[in-house]
Amino acid sequence: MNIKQELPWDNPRFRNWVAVARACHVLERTLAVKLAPLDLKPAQLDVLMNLYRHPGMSQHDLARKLLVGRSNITMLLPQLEARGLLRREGDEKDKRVLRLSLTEAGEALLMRALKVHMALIEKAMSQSTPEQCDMIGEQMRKIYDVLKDA
Amino acid sequence: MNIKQELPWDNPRFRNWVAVARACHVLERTLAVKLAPLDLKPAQLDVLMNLYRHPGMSQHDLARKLLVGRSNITMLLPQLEARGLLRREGDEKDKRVLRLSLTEAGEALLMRALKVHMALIEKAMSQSTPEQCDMIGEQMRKIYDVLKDA
DNA sequence: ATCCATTCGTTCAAGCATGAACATAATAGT
DNA sequence: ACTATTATGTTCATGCTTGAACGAATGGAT
Repeated sequence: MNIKQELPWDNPRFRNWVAVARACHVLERTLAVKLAPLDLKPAQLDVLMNLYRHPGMSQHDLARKLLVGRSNITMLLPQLEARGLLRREGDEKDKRVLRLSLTEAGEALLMRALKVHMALIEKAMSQSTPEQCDMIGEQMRKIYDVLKDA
Repeated sequence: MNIKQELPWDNPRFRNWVAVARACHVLERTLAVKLAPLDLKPAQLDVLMNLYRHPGMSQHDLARKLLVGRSNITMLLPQLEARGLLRREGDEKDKRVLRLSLTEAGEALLMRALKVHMALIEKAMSQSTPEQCDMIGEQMRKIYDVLKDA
């Protein structure tokens, strides 16, 4: 009847999730350091990546992709726009939405940043076999699906 | 020789890591929502958990455990101390360090918060078999070890 | 004993992210 | 056509986190 027997640290799921969170945390922080020479934050890199893959998306779409609030996007974009990395153009049909796309400079910087990002992820995941890596991704996508509207 | 063949989204390691980051992000945000009724943030829960497991630890030790700066701890603790959740007592031998420990109220609140945290993790990880779960934890610990001093 | 370097905790300014409140534009119901 | 509802983006106040600079305490070297 000891309460300690039910404490989380004895639960494999808990301990293993803590490991996931710590790995995420340290990789995010390392990425921030490695990205500093490009004067780019991880959140800004996420923006560039999404605009590259989905040109013409709206700020609302971008916010949902990044799992952040719309106001966050509003605060984030002007810096990148002022640096000439992206364009914001009003939609003709729906005058509320702004269509986002990368400039040449934006794509160029993205490619340099992706090299950094890829190298870091390669270093981190090189410990795992391809099968393990795929399994991890698969499980994580399940977790996202379970939680995304909870 | 198409540059796109080297783009990250074609790389399994990259795509799978993105899934990890997204799962982490959404779980962290969900935890914040579920913890709101207890007037507790995820970062504060991390503090209580570590003090429960390592009573008497210093602020510096706590900062390293949580992977945050020392100043963050300084900003975080007074709120919890004012709520009577923890104690800060000066060390006799080394007058620089403050020894941290939970109060009764702190432990009580921690137990309630842990129920919430555990339920969320159970929900998230219930999709995985115990073997998969352990493998994930194992790989994540490797990632942490690789990156922790990089 | 006296420096010198190191460690621990604090303070402060800056940058980010958030959510509520708002303005404008589009849409649906009548 | 008219109103009510919804959607997009912005503004603003708040809180969190960080890093640099600081003061106090410790330990080591000479």
